[in-house]
Amino acid sequence: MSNPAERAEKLTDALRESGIRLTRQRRLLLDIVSRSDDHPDAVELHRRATDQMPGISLSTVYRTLSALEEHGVVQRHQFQNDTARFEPADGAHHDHMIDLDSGEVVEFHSDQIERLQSELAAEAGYEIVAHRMELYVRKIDKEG
Amino acid sequence: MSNPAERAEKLTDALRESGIRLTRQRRLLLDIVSRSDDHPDAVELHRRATDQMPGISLSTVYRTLSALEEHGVVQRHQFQNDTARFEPADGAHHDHMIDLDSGEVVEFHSDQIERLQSELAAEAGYEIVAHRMELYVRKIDKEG
DNA sequence: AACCAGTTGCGAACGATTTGCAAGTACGTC
DNA sequence: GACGTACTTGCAAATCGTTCGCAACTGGTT
Repeated sequence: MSNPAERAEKLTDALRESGIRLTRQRRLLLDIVSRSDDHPDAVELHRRATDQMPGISLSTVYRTLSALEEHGVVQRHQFQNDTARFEPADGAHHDHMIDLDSGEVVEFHSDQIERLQSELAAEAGYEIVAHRMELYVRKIDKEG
Repeated sequence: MSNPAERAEKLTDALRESGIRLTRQRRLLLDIVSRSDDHPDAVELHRRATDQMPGISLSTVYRTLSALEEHGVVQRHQFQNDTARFEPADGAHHDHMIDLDSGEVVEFHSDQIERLQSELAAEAGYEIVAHRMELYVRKIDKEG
């Protein structure tokens, strides 16, 4: 865990080490993604990037996000009936609850569930390579 | 639980009651889906349907699957980086393990996990409307 | 300052799925 | 059993998020 500034810096360092070329576009997007905590999609990130770099293209945003994902500094999530959303990948693993009314995404984690998942996989003769768990939820006692 | 024939019949009855018009195409697809236990996608279902009804169109397959889904007799799953896959919806709720090597889909269920999910949602002030849990797995001690 | 492989912006391509429309059909009514 | 009409179909075109080809550009190394 770290604040957005540290976070962006750490990620930049990680990238520099990995040999990826650091263009203005990549620096900008890295900065924007690492400061975001709302799981934006590519179009939203493009919108935010455009404020600071008017000519940046959507293709570049997509390509950069893929590159950042490959380098492990960004994570991509494909929620139900929705565009791909992105978040910085520096924190601990977690899953998501998606508020069906507001679209808001809440992160959560349960060691207990993960343990059970591994046990179930093992029983079936498998080991887990990756998993995905999403809860599509609605506020209890919602007032309009 | 039921064998494929009973299963298809039950589903047909359910549909008749719900007022949906039973065309040849729908009957055929209903039959094919309810006999399938391998989570086929729309194109595969279209391929299978074509054997018995050469002119059936892919649009009809898509439209029919949506209709059957709306009527609760078919379930759609969108696994990672893949086309939508379908299965009959007459059994009990379950989740999926996807074998990354073979593409095979294994069904599983855990009351314990579901209980934990509900608790976690409740703690955050939410109730679960739907959820999705997928384990992307690989065989343990796989021999080539 | 020069080099050049990696990157960008643009527009076109992609692939799964949906849609508009004219022709066809299920099924309640006579 | 034929009729009428709203619902369905097949076809082709549209959609939409995302990827790709390509010529122009640029990090970062020499």
